[in-house]
Amino acid sequence: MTVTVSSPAERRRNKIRARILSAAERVFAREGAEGLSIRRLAENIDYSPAAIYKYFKSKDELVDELKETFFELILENVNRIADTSTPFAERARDCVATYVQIATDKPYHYAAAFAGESATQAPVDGEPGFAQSKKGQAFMVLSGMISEGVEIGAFRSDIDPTLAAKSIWASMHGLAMMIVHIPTYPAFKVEQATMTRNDFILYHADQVIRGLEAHHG
Amino acid sequence: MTVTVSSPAERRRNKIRARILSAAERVFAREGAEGLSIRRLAENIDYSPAAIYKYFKSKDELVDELKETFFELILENVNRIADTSTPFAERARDCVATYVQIATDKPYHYAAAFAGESATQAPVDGEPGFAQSKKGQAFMVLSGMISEGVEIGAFRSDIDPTLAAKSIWASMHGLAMMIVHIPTYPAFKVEQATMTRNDFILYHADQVIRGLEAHHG
DNA sequence: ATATTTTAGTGAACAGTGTTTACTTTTTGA
DNA sequence: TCAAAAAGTAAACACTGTTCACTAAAATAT
Repeated sequence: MTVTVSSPAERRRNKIRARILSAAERVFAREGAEGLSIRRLAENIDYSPAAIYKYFKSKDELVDELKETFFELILENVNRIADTSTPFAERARDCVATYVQIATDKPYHYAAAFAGESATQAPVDGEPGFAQSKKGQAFMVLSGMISEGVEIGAFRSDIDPTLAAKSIWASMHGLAMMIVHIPTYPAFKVEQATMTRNDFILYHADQVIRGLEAHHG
Repeated sequence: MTVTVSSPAERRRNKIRARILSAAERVFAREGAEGLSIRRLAENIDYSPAAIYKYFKSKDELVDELKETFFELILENVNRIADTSTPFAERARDCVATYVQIATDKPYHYAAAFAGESATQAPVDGEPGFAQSKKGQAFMVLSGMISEGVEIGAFRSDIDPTLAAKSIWASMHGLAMMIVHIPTYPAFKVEQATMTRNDFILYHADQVIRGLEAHHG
C-alpha cells in the first residue's frame, strides 16, 4: 500500500477527471468514438467544451484511457480463468472463449483498442513497453498457457510458444472482430437454436486449439 | 456479349464517374476513408465539392464502390488459386495465405470493407444477397474447398463445411486485421530474417488448416 | 432549327467536428 | 491577505459531409 500523498486539490481534480471519463464511457459504449463528441460530452457534465482540454490533451488521449481500462477488464478475466485448477484443455478453451466474449460485449471498445494505434500504446511484442501494457500482459498469459501445454505433452513438442501465441491471438482477434463488425455473425438462424453465438465461440476456440495438439482422438 | 445500349451522354457520365472513383482510389489507398475528403477529391479533379453529389449520393456510397471493387480483386485471386491443379494441402494453404496477403496489401480497403457495414452490403451467410456479393462468393470458395478436403479424407469426416468455413474465415480475418492495424505484426526482428511476415502468414495458414485435419504426421 | 426539358456544375450556406486563444473567475499555498 | 496557479469559458479557426438555389450547357422533342 502506497501512502496517498494527494492534496485536496489533486483529489478534486482526479474526481472531475473520473467524472469526465465515466460520462465518456457511457456514450462510448453505446455509440463508439464517432458518437462521442467533445461538445456532447461537455454538455453532459455541464462544462464548456474547452474545459475538457484542461483534463485531457486531446480526444485521442481521453479515448486511449477508455481503451486501456477496457483491456484491464479483459486481462483480469483471462487471468482469473488461467489461474483456475480445471483441466488444461478446458482451461485453455475458456480463456480463448472469454477473450472473445468480453470483446464482443463491448464492441466499440474492442474495435477501438486495435484501430488507429495511438502513440501512447505499445501494440506488439518486440516494441518497447509492450510487456507493461495490458495487451502485452494478456499476450503473456496466452503464451504461458501454450508453454504449459507443450510441457505436459498436450501440444506438439516443436511448437514455439511465442510464435504460436501470435497465431492463436490472431484467430481469436478474428472472430472477435467479425462479431464486432457483423453483429449477426455467424448468422445461424437463432430460432432453430442448433447453435448459439456462444456455442460458435466455443467451437472456434476448439478448432484453434486443435491446431496445436499433438494427436487427435 | 450484351449490346452496349449506352448513349453518348451515358458514356460521358460513366467516364467522369470513373475519373472520380480513380482519384478517390488513389487517395483512399494511401490515407483511408478519413483522409479522403469530398473537398480534397473535388479539388483533385477540378470540380466543386457539390459536383461529386451529382454522381454519388453520399461519400459512403462512393467508398462502398471502392470496397466492392477491392473484394472483386480478392475473389479473383483466390479463385485463380482454387482452380489450380496443385495438391490439395498446398492449394488450400495458398488460398488462405493469398487472402491475407491481398488484404494487407491494401490495408485501408480491407479494414473499411468490414468496418461500418453500410446498408448496401450484405455481410454474412443467412442474409439476403450474401451469395451474390463478392464477399459471399469468396466465402463459397472457402467452404467448397473444405468440402473437398472432407471428401478426399484430408479433413475429419464430422466437419460441417459451412460451419468450419466460418471459423477459418474468422482466423484469416484475424491475422489480416492484426497486420492492418499493427503494421509491425508479428513484429519479429526483420534483420534476423528468421521469419518474414510472409513466412508467418504461411505458418498461420498451416496452423488454421491443421485444426481441420483428420490426423497428424 | 427552335423551343423545351433535363442534366452538369457551382457558390454559399448549414450543421457538425476537434482544437486554440485570450480572457475571467475561482481556488490554492505561502 | 495576496500573489500565483489552476479552472472554466466564449469566441473563433479550420476542418468535415451535405443541401439548396441558381446558372450554364447539353439532350430531346416539336
